[in-house]
Amino acid sequence: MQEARRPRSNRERSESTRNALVSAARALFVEKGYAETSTPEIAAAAALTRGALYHHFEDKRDLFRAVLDREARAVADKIEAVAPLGVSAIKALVAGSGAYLDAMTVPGRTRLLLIEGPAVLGGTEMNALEEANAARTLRDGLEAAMAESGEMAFPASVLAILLSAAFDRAAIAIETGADPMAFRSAMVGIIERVLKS
Amino acid sequence: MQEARRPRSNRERSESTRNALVSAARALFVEKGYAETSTPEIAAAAALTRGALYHHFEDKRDLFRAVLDREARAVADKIEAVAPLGVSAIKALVAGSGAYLDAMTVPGRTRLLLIEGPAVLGGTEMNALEEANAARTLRDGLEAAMAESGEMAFPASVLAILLSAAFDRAAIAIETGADPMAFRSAMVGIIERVLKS
DNA sequence: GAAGTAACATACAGCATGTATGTATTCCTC
DNA sequence: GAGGAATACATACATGCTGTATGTTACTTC
Repeated sequence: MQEARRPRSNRERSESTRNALVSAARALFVEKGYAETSTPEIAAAAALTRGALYHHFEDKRDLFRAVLDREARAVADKIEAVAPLGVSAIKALVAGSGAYLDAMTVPGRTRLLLIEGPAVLGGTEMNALEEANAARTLRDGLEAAMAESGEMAFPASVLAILLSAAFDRAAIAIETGADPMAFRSAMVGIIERVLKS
Repeated sequence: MQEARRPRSNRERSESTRNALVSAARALFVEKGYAETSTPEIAAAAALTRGALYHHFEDKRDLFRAVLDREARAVADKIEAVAPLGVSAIKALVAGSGAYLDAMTVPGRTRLLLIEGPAVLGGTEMNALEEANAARTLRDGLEAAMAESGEMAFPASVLAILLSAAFDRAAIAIETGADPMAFRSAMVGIIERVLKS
């Protein structure tokens, strides 16, 4: 029996090994946390060597960032996918909120994005990640809803930051085993009460 | 010139070096983060050796926990100090909220308690820390305020978790340079709107 | 004041990170 | 399509950190 070794383009090879590394890293980061996961472990889990890892990523932190990028993009996609057309701004906001909490139920996601991320990458880089994704969506939604209801009790930017924190904590609570409906309806209730005078 | 070497009791010695280690560690953890701070660095900053560190603490993580313990206790003390007597529950809640945000302006405190803490110690241990301190106070305050106003739109335990997250994020924003008053009044506004039907 | 214990300091083993170097494919160019 | 450049990896190495084991000095207790 002969080894079939069809040649693969460099691009294919790179993409494939990058994916293998990011996937293996994600699993280990979720299971043991960033600090307790070693690069030999990641390479072994991906059936590669550390050489490949350090060829494709600057360092361990850079690999972690790649994991988070993928994760944040997945969340943003889910939210955009439910963006309803032609309904009231508040309804759109509520729909988006549900989509966010749904997206965050993917196992490990809260740990990666909400716990390890801020500690490993720092606030600046994490803000950049969120700004490009969920944070901006939320702020825009709030601005629209506030304009619609005429009420502008607080600056939308401040409210977006505070509500986003509550969403994050709700996602953590839900993944930790709390009753999802309790937190979902509480978030909706808070938004309604804050927006309507 | 002769070295004055009055003998110190073992208890004095221990307390003194423990304090020196915790203080040195706090400064370095705040400046560079937990992972980037080495135990040789900490020992040197405290004018001691790693031997002393590992004599008084099980490991680096244990030392970090000691730092957080001190920090959380300081916050809890500040909050209890302003607990007003004989005013409405909502007013007490607002006073406590202000005290919390005040307490969190001590440099480095948000990083230690809100960023590094959850990542290093994990949710379980951090919950234990908070439960003994700010979290319980907030939940009790909410329960009292809800009972007072007759309105029980949400379970107090859920609301406490979500509001606490908003407070934390407000503290982070303020330390990062955001306008303190904007966040303080937003938090008060949210609480009022959520509690009053 | 002598034995015992606590408070450190020093020395060591193991492991992880990042880099430097080596090798095998793929790509590009003439 | 051949030879060189560049890319994709693997291997080897230097450095530094963590935790432990062992040694020494200061206090405590009887």
